[in-house]
Amino acid sequence: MATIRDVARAAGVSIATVSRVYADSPAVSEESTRRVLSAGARLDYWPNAAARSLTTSRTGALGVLLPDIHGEFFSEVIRGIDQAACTESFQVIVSGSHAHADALVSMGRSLRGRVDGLIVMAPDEACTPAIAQLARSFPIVLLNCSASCDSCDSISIANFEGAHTLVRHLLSLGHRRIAIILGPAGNVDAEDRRQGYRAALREAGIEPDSALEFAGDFSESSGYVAADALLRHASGVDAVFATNDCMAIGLLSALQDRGTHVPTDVALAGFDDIAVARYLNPPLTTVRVDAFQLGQRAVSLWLAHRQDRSVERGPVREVLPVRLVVRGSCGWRPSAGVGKADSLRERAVPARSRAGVVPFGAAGDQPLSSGMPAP
Amino acid sequence: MATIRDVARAAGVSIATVSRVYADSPAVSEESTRRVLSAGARLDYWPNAAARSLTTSRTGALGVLLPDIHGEFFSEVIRGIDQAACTESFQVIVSGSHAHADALVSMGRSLRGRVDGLIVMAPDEACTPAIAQLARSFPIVLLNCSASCDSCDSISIANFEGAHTLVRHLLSLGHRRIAIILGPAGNVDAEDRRQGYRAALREAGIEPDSALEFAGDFSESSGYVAADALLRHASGVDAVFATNDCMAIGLLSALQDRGTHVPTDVALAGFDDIAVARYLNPPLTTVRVDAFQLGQRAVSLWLAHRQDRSVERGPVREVLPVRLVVRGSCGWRPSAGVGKADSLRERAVPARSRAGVVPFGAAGDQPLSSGMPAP
DNA sequence: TTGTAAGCGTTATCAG
DNA sequence: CTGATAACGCTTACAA
Repeated sequence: MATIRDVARAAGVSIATVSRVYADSPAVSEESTRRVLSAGARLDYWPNAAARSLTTSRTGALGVLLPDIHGEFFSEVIRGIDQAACTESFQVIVSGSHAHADALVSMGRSLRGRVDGLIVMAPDEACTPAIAQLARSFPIVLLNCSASCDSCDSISIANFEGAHTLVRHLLSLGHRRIAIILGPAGNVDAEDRRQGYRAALREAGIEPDSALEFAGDFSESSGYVAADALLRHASGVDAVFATNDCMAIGLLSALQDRGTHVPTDVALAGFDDIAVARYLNPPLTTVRVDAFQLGQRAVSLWLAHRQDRSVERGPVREVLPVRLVVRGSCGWRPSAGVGKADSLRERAVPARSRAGVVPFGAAGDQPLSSGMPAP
Repeated sequence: MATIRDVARAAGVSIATVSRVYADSPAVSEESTRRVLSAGARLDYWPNAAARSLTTSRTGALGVLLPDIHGEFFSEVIRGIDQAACTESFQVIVSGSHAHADALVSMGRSLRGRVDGLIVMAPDEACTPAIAQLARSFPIVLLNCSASCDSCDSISIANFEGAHTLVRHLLSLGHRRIAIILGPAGNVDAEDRRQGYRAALREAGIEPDSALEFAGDFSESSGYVAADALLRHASGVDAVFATNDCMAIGLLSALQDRGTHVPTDVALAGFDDIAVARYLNPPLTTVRVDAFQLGQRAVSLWLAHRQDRSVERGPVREVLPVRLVVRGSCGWRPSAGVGKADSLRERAVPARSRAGVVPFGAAGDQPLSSGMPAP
């Protein structure tokens, strides 16, 4: 592999000049530039990133630490990060499977000298000290983390508001006994959604009944399992709020297996609006989280942070808004609806059947995949 | 940030000793090791990756170039890559959006000194020269690429076999006039699927009719649009093979909007078995591609390649097998089935309703998300 | 077992 | 505008 010296020799200039040319430094004569570029192209030369970052102490890369890169949600987050990083000419180094605090720290270590900063997602509260440790070595943006570290910017989802809005919607449809399937213990998203649920009930004059709060862990199977407990307890439950869509899907399967009809016998709602949600039968009413944007914003936050690193300022905490998506699983029908600013209703007859071309005319719906999809 | 010199000073040893300790070099006394480690921990030291890779000319990182990281398929590929790389202590640098040959080359350039090799996915034939160029700088594994470069190992999907098996299945159900929705022009996956389709027809004594081959580009909307052409041409089409699931979904929507019932009026099948497929109504018969494993195998191939770099050998070409997944969209019913070794049938009454706990007892079905799913 | 010193491929400083 | 040359932080012969 050709080095800067080879090019310098071939072009008949010094290595400094070659360096200047490849750094777009202004003070190089046209003649030199031409000769360097020509020699560089001939030798297939390009500056070595490691050497460059050793002297500049900038890497042009951004590390991303995730607990697990399973499922659509994470894939969208990564896509958002990559897209935003790419437009700023940053490379992205991803790493999944960092549920443990130890893994988090050792991963961060091995990234030293390799990235200019980190975007960390660690929904488990146990990771807080690990993150604090990492924050001493890198500028960090926390993505939807329970850990709130003093020096870190963070971005999170409007979990409370989303759950609150969703439950109010259920109430507006006349549901009274509303159960909830909880997320994993210690998960801050899950907890915030629970709080939103409780708050909405209280505002409606209903005291939250802990007997209506069922265990879950965000997995599809936990939703399936919850059905038994739910039906055992069935004394008049008229709606269920599963704190994420995966559990809603599991629950839906279980209910159908047991001959319980949704939404006639019981209404069902989820959270996240993953791609499958609108294909379920009935289509799932849920809360849309724009995971792509979440990733994008995390990068923006990080870039902003490093811009005014000098300026002394408190940590920025951004909250990504969410949106209620009303579909059929809660019994809502066009004629029966109650006006609601922040809700998005998909028409019973989707716009596509009229437009004839646009498959996802129903406002807010996105195709499963755009651009070049899976082969 | 502490350097090796700081640690050496604090531990009262030379930098060489510190280096040896952090490289797990054997010839260091216990006493020195202890002091170095203690000083290192106190100073929060860890070797700088850039400096290290500059001297060793190894980076411990693997670059991944994808055309677009949209959709479940790619997310699973990345997950497979990350998982496999992680167990071998390799970092993964991903980069999406490289449809153009130019972007591919410039991306590869900027990765120089940053990665030890590349996994490249570029389904467009126009990228072949760009890949050849990259291959001069890096050991490369081609992922499902049209470009077959002499010096590159590659892994791809059994597109031909999958399509062939699927169409045979359709034939076995009595379908005769079988249409196909094609993928993007120049996409090798799409083309291979078409060939598999044609071959199966010919073997059944049916001459492929190009009037039954409809344009598409793997996007959901192209599937939707194809419905019109299809119905216009409807002279007895009894089955449609959409060359990927996204198009099948679009097509299904369109057919339902037009009052055409699947599978009664027309059978429908897809390719990929993305997560949504089994939630459609009717559940989609399709061909399962294990994207996770595809990613894993790509890494294995790459690791093997770099192991015996010295050994002279031709390029390894691996093909990932696929599997027919029979659901309801083609009119198959348990009683009517014809025995078939490589087909996987999901029971009309899923196993879960019997097991009572396992949500996806139906063999081969996977949950949407395991582990820690989307919040 | 340990230390010294020569790189690794760049960039940055400072004269010319 | 250009060219020496000293870092950057680490590994690795080679010596001791």
